[in-house]
Parts: sequence; structure tokens; C-alpha cells
Amino acid sequence: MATKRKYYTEEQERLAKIAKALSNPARVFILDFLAKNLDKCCYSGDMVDELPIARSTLSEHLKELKNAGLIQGEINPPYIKYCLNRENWMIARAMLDRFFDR
Amino acid sequence: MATKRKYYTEEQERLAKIAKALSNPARVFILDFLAKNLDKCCYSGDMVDELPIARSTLSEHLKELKNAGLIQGEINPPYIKYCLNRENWMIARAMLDRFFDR
DNA sequence: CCAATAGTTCGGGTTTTCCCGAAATAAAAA
DNA sequence: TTTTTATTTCGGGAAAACCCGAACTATTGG
Repeated sequence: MATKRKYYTEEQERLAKIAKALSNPARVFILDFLAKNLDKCCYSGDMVDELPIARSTLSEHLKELKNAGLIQGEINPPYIKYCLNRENWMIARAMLDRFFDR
Repeated sequence: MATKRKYYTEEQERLAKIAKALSNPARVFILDFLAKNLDKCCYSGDMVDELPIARSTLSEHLKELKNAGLIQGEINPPYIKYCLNRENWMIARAMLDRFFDR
């Protein structure tokens, strides 16, 4: 490949990461679901019945969204209450705003 | 798995597709590059020197962005002038706005 | 203590993504 | 007509994503 001079900026890497979190319809569904129920927070069991995927698969999508920072889970055994991470949600929103505003 | 009642909405599928187009830093770079040069449109050769990937790989990223509708290429052999697709850009922007606005 | 419940982790299969270099394409320049 | 130039397509390899069912973890209720 030989050496190239420039690589991606931090901003570009971060935007790609946010986009990746949103790049699967199941994850978009989860975020929609959590946003629709901001008042109550949700258990993963509330979502699995609405989705055409196995519990374990849902669990992995939740993990990805957590890693991306878009959601958080409050452990309250044997339940885990999920909700949007407002702070990072706003950051993601601002980044996408900036990106598309031109 | 048994039969599940609900699947993803059109909106959710479309959002996931847009996000997927943005989910790789090389593609974010390309869009940034085209947006920075709205006046002139760009050749793929203008971009390859700034990127740590082979020409053929760049070409495939361009194809993906074209399929997602975010860019368009005007053939002007042996060059191809690329530019943002303003119409779809605005649509994507509106969808993301709506998604994050809550 | 034992069973039930909610959710995660593990092992593994299939598909998709990302990337490359080599070959192909197609028009312009020599 | 031959060569050069800009880009795409092809073949293929490596890595990641997606999905599943089975096994595991941890707590609560009986």
C-alpha cells in the first residue's frame, strides 16, 4: 500500500461509529422503542416480543448500543432497565447536525 | 423462533440504510471532501491521495454512496465528476433530524 | 434449599464488509 | 493506431456482523 500521508480525523471516526450503531434496523427499532417510552425505561423482555430476533441476539444489539454510548442499563436484578443516554444522544445529534448542515 | 408479529417499519429500514452508508470513516471522508468542494465537484483521483486505501477500494466506497443516493457521478470520460446529491442529502438530514429530535 | 425468571455469554455457522492487486474499459492524446 | 490516463470490475482473502440455541449467572419467590 505504501505510506499515505493523511488518515481520518477524530470527528470522522466518531461519526462513523455513531452511524454504525444506527446501521441495523433492529437497533433503530430499539432506540425508537426507548424514545417512545422515555418516562418508564424498558426491560429487554418488553422489546423481544416485538422483534423477529432471538433474545440472545437482542442482548448483543443492546450491548452494541451501550458501547456506542447511546443507551444505558440500570441493573435491578433480575431485570435491567434500559433507557437512552441523554447526554450522548445530544452529542450524536449535534455531530450529525453539523455534518449534514451544508 | 416461531412467528413474530411485527417487523421494522419502512422508516426504520431507511434510516438504517443511511446510517450504514455513513458507517465507515472512508465514506465519511468522501462526503466531507465533496461537501468542502461543493463548487467544483471532484474526481476520485483527487481523493485517493488523501486516503490510505487503494483506488479500487475507493471506487467501491463511491459505489456504495451512489447506491445509498448520497452522491452522484457525472461521467465525463475518462473522468467522473462526483458531487453530493442535494435532494437525497436533505432527505437524509430530515430523517435523522426527526429521529434525534426527542 | 429449590425452582422460576430475566438476561448474558458462549460456540459456531452463514453472510457481509473491507481491502487488495490484476485485468478490463473507454476515451483522449500522441 | 498505439499509448496513456482515469476509473471500474473481478477474484479472492481476512475480518466483522448477524443470528441462533444451549449453557450459564444471579436473584427472587416458594
